[in-house]
Amino acid sequence: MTPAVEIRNIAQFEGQDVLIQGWLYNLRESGKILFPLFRDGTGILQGVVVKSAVAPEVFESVRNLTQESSLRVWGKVRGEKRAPGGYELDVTKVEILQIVPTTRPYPITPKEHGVEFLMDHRHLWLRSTRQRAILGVRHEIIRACRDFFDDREFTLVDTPILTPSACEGTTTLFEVNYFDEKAYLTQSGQLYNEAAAMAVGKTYCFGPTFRAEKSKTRRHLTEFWMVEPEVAFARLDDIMTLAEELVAFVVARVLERRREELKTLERNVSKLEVCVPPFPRLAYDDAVKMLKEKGSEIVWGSDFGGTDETLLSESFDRPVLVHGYPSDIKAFYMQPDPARPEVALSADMLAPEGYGEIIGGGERAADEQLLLRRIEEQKLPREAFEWYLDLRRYGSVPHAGFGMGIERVVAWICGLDHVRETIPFPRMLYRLTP
RNA sequence: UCCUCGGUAGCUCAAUGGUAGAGCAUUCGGCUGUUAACCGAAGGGUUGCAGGUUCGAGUCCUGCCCGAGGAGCCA
Repeated sequence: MTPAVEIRNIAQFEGQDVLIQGWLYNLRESGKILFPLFRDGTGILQGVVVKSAVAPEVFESVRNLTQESSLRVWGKVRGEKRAPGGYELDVTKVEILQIVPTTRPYPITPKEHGVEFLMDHRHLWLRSTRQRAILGVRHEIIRACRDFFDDREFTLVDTPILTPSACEGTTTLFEVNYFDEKAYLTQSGQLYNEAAAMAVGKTYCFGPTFRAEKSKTRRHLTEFWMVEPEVAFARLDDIMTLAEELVAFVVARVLERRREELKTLERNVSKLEVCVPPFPRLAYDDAVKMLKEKGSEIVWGSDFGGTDETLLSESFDRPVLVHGYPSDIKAFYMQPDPARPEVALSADMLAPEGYGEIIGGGERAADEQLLLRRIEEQKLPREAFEWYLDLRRYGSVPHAGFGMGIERVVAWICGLDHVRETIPFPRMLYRLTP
């Protein structure tokens, strides 16, 4: 029985008869010789069919194949310098599973296409070499995050997606009808993470989050994934170090295991190779000074705009940690600096090359009275936070954590100019399908 | 919500207010080493929608719809 093999392992089968199961990627024809390109999800392999060397029906069935028709193909593997990939399949037999009709040919040709067309055909676009490479890197990044926390004895505690209220009242939430009651899709696992940290010490959650903001930029999705660690007894410095080690670990893992994919994406890996700790740390105060020197119109007390983030990150060759943001622009649960209450013990990490904020976090307010005051100031519904306040009533301890946006990390590591390619099926302001 | 740009063949794009075109894709033909193969031929159009100006509108004007980039907001 001929073994079914994956194209990525084809080199191991040189000289042997194998079975490939996949799709037709492309077909070149030159009279009495055919060069079908097969893809199986793991790679692309060129086949050769010479008319005089095979049965007429084999030649005819390959000749009539259309792009993305599904098939099984048998043949002998041969090293061949002229073939892309260095190996070639001398086809002896094909079994067509489904032929794509010429009346409705596969829409995505090996030529260029516009963004809208590709997004409308995202379910098919995923088959392309470039998209497969991105999916591979995304998978590696997610696995690296899990390995990082699992290896450090963090306990994964899943947080709910349906929530009764806002984590931070200010942002727009997607509302859903929950048995005639209002519920919202989560925008962060943060508050529940704090409860989990009090139970297990070190925890993380990893799931989708939703923001109903009408943001329409290359950095925004309405549905995206975050990994969020939370550590009891940790202070701001601890969490900054944790963030730094996480990012360095993830980058190193991708460089180690996904070189091929980065090459496909034409990523300049030298920009990633320098991302080793320590990362520069910059107080918000100094960041504002620096931005003013560079011509920004930022004033102390306001948040960075997209341009400011780019300006800042361009000054460093690796991710930079900005800490000590004004309390007023941070969420109600942020711990104020005891020495300077107008500043919060918060930290964001900005990715290099203008990819913007990839991490946001800090130390959480541990005092019940302080939280109550801030909930009132921000006009949040106190009832919804009673359970959260319980965490300060029953053995409150200092603790800190952060959230890392997976898609922005994928965009940065892959060197993409838009987050829409970092997630299999992006959800954006004007995009809910496919 | 605002600003800018765009919408012409299945796709990517051309077309001074004067006969709607090219490349790719599809079909047919040719080619025994192709590399987004190449060569030849054919089919393929309510120029986003609705009005208006004009002898004549893809082109100018008004409104609307859809999309892209950005701002605001945010991660």
